[in-house]
Amino acid sequence: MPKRVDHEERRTQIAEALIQVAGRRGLHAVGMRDVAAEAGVSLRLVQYYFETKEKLLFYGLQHLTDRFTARVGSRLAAVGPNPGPRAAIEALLLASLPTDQESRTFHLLYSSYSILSVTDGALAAQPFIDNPDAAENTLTGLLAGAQAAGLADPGADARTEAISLLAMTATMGTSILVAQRTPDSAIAVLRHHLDRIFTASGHTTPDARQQTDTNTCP
Amino acid sequence: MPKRVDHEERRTQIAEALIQVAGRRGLHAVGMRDVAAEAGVSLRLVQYYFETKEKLLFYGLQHLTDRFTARVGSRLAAVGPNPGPRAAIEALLLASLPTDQESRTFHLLYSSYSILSVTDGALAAQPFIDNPDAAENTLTGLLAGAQAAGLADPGADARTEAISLLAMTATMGTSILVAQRTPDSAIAVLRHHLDRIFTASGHTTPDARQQTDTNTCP
DNA sequence: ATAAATATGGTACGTTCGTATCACGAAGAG
DNA sequence: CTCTTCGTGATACGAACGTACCATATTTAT
Repeated sequence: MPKRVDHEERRTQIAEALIQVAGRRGLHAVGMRDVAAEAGVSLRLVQYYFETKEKLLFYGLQHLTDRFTARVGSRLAAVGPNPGPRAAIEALLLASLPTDQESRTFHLLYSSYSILSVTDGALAAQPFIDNPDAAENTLTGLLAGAQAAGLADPGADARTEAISLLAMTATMGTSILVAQRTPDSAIAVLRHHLDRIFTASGHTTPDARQQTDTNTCP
Repeated sequence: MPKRVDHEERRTQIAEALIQVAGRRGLHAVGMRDVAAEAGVSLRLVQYYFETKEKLLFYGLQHLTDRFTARVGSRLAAVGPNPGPRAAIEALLLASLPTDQESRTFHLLYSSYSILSVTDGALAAQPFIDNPDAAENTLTGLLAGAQAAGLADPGADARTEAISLLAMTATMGTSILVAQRTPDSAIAVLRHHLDRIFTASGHTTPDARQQTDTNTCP
């Protein structure tokens, strides 16, 4: 036989090529020949490692989410060994915004896959459907921890706020993608809500809110 | 000549067929033959009224946004002749959620077009890009009006809250579409934020908040 | 050393798609 | 009453796509 190649490594290489070309021309426009050309291999090779286009697309989705999870993790680690909940949440959310080429590609392709899954049952059964739940749970835990530590408004519902933050981040991401909003304005909106959640109570401002209240106390 | 047909009416009929089949099988999967069959006309007719597929898609997008704008308007009118700002905003947001077949189709296709526009320059230049701005401005005005009337928290930034509400609504819509969230839970989250904005001040509760505050007044 | 298995290239096949072409009936204009 | 123009049908064409098939060099196993 020829030089016993690592199949998983080859598949990764081809999947990366898929992501590149799909990020450039759109997921709908990518063909096996494009992927082969981008990866620098023959069409036959793509067929060899992924028997069908559907399998290639599924593997590409898996690879995409894996890479992005790793990216968010490293961003989170970059804010310090044990950051405050607020810093951690901010890092988490901002890492999801499409601010550079890699995150733009991720956001575009993840959205494309999601939309495709609405009308494609086989894709809907793919693993990427539980990733949002994981993010929601992580964020909820972070918020609840901040509340327990007296850093965040104890009256807020952690899960609802987590859902809200993630939802806003997602739409902001798309808005940035279609050049309808700048990353800065998106970040400003997110920070606004973090301020609301994190300064409404806690050690610094137990009654700072009353400065703007029409206070009826004597 | 034959019986002088109304071109605009025919185009509308065909565009509606496009929307139907695209909503069923996905925008990426729709072909001219599918549209023709759905509309009950020949392939040649689709070519006759829209010379090219690109023009058909553009017209379809226009028709889609028109229909949806009308739908939201009628939903808004259905809440009464002059509703309060809160009821109006709630109607506006809830009308955008994909809760029935028509709004599901709209949400799916609008998202598909948006994603397509990222990698298709001609589509990005299409008119649907300013619709979000219009919604944002409308909502901002509604919120500002509520603030002026003393119904909403005067300390909130109307535009930021408008952006946030629309952003959350958009993502919730997609979540409902992919069956990751139920309409009820999405509505609950939106109502939570409306409560936050609308009960923080106003005629009924100038100091109701202090019931939950750690009030430092004597 | 011979055989079996592996990795890779080249290419052909059938289908589908958007578009173009040919053809023809029906109605208003002169 | 032609004649031109408009609406419609059927069909053909070239390209691109996913997939299948055949060939071949190389390496491991016997």
